[in-house]
Amino acid sequence: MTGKYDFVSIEEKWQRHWAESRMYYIDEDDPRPKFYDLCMYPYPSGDLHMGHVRNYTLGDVLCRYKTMRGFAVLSPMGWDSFGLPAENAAIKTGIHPATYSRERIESMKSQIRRLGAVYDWRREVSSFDPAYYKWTQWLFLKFFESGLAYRDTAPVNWCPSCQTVLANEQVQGEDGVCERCGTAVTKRDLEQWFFAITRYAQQLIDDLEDLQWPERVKTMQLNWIGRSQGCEFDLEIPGSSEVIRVYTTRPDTVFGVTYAVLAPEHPLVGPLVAGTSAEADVARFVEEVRSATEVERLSTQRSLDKRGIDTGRTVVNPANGREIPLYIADYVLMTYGTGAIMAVPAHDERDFEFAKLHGLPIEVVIAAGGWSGENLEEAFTGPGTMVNSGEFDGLSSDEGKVAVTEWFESRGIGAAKTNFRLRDWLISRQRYWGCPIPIVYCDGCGTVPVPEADLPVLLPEEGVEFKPTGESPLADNEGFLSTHCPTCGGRARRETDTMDTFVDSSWYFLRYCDSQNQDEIFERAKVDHWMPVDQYIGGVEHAILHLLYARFFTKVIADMGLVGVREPFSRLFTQGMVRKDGQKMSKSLGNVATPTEYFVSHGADALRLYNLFVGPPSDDFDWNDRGVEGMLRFIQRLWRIANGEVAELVERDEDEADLEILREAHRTLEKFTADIEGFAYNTAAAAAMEFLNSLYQWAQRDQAPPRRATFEAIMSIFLPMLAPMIPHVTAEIWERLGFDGDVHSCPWPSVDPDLVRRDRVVMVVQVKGKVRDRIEVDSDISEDAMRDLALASEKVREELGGLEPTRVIARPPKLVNVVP
RNA sequence: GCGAGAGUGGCGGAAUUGGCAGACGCGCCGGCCUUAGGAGCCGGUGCCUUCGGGCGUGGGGGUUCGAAUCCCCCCUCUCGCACCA
Repeated sequence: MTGKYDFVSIEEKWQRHWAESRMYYIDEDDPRPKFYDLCMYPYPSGDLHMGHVRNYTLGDVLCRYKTMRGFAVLSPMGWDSFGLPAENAAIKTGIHPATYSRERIESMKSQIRRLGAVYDWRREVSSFDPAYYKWTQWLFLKFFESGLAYRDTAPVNWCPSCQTVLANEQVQGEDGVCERCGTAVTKRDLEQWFFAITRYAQQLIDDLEDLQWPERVKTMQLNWIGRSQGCEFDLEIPGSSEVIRVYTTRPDTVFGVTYAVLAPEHPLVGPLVAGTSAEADVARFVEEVRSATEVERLSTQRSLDKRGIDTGRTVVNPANGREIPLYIADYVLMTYGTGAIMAVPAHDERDFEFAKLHGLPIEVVIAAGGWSGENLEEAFTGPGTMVNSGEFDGLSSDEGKVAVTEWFESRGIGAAKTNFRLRDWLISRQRYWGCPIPIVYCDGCGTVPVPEADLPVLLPEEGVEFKPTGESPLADNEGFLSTHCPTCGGRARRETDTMDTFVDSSWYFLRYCDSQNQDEIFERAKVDHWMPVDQYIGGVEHAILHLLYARFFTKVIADMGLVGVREPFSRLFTQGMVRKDGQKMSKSLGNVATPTEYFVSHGADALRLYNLFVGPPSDDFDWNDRGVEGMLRFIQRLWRIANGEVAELVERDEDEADLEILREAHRTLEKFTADIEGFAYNTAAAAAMEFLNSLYQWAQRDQAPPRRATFEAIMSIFLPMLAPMIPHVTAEIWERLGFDGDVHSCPWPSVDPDLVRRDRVVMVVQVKGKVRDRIEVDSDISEDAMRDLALASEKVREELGGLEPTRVIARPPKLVNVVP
């Protein structure tokens, strides 16, 4: 074998081979056990970045490894191709989003190919393709039929820069800013489409348990859904037939309620103050709160300046019958619970703060251990014993919660209640580049779903003004807007909002199973064959957005009887971020390392290996050019020794050194395999490097030139072992050495247990925990023999200075510790 | 504030049923080869040292024959959530 390691042409050659041989195209009738390996499909920005490289390298190593292990691996790829960047580019450059997206998809696809990642490209999906979004719309109709898609007016998050509404999940950070552009989000009352994800809140919690996901992601979802258990009950209003229903998690503190609070948006605010002296002040206060941005409203929380106003009305504490004042305050949210609370200053920090500020009474009803009737310096929020609570005195908080709830139930004024922090998913977007919502509004028939036969509702490609106006650009397109009512045939207009792109990505993994199906969303048998995804790989930034929505969709689709699984992703792996100079890579910081440069300067194999070697895949890492160079060095060392440039191979009998290097090869394989199974690619690669170093020692030793048979035996396991990580160079060497077939078609090499076993090991001799000697011993040495050897050691005798050891601890065969 | 995770050489990182700290790579130092070396090969590289050894895993205590690893207190950093009653 001769020739220079020309990685550019070698990599191109094998990439062509994988494409033409279709060896990673896979079908349901494949007799091998299935493995669904999936990377989160990318937004086609046009340029592959290092985060993609990391993601797809991890996915590709797994695909190739599992294939060698005898699985039929389904590994598809596609495009999350609706969304704002394409539309923003259109606003700037005038290029149509569809044209823009198609170009970028082609560009990214070729870059992914140059990474050496292999996919079943027949299954490619693209969310902006009508053949795909037809079925997104179809799902919307199914949701609508079952009442899971509904329209409602609600105060919603509005991004003034993107000129669209946002889901709660898309409002981030302590200031409440837009996930995309970082602009402070405001509130608006708009009629919008929602998906009723809250109906699945409990299931989304329950089914989390069995998933093999990072604990941290599970915890984030659990916190986001935010289940709490408590009690709802009515407060009577003297002089009114209305009652105010409140929610609390602390019914045990109900005797300490000294006032009640309504959210400013609460529907009873107006009626209760109408015609009273407080009416004008209350109206002014409510207006002030409502016009405030989220930032302003939150900033008042910071200072704990709880803004509120007395309504002049009262309510009755149902526990003790006392009349207490009714306030309106902006620390009570209309969107949680009932939008009204009972306030217990003694046992709630916020109520305590508010009571202090407004001079309201603070009455202790839960006694902490050691409390003897003094006033509180701060709210006591822990559990304790009920006091000043009539017949309930002496009960613990836990007992009290149950007892008070039952008491309210028996009086018909309340009941136990579970609440969730999670709110329904707002999916309307006032933008063009998204999936049209298949709904028609008819003056006579109202809100009418577009019949299935009329799908897809196509996005018009002509005559659209993209400039954001706060209304969907589709509203200006007469050809799109005006239509006929599917029910009565009369004039009607279309819904002009489009769907959140997270809707598109909530089911793409199902479509991959049967992506070319023209007649139905997918064939159930095919989906049931491949699902669930056995390994899902992607960034942790999707921990609550995409991953929660996809779980919700899967459950709904299962309830429709379309699939058998209720959870889409059995195992999840979240990779760390790639940084540079301690910061996030970004164009504005000018610290972007571009993959395409490295395909030319170091090769895809070196780039892949660097990503795998640099640290645990779940950790962030800092990009370092020197590191990639080291990987190229390793690959070139492999190339040279295989190429016969290090030493010439000879035919000769096997000696002890030959046997030893073969043993080491098997030990390396054993460790490498275990590491790869545990996603510990960094230590797997390190073991391979260590072995190559030994191989160089063996090949260059003075005693004898390298033996051909040994070398070939080693390469026949070393090359397949490395094939998933550095697929091009291993394929090329395999071919050049004249081995049979393709290295990627090899079964995973097996470890020879006889070669791995060690007969002799180095025993460490410690005195008082410090290493004093090392002695080579048989690996099946007994404790007694170890003890005798240790005590006979010169070094140990010196250290003991003639004293008898008090204790000798032997841990065969590796360690013995002598205690003087 | 609440929740989760992390702190190991000049750098990235190894080592977890408690058992040789620093594998592997980068960088650095030296040697060989060479007309030359920003190539390659070989060797060295935690700190201190009177060359015997001593000290070392954010800091302080503890358990243990033995602790990077387990327990307690403290410090620092990262991520997520943040009036959810």
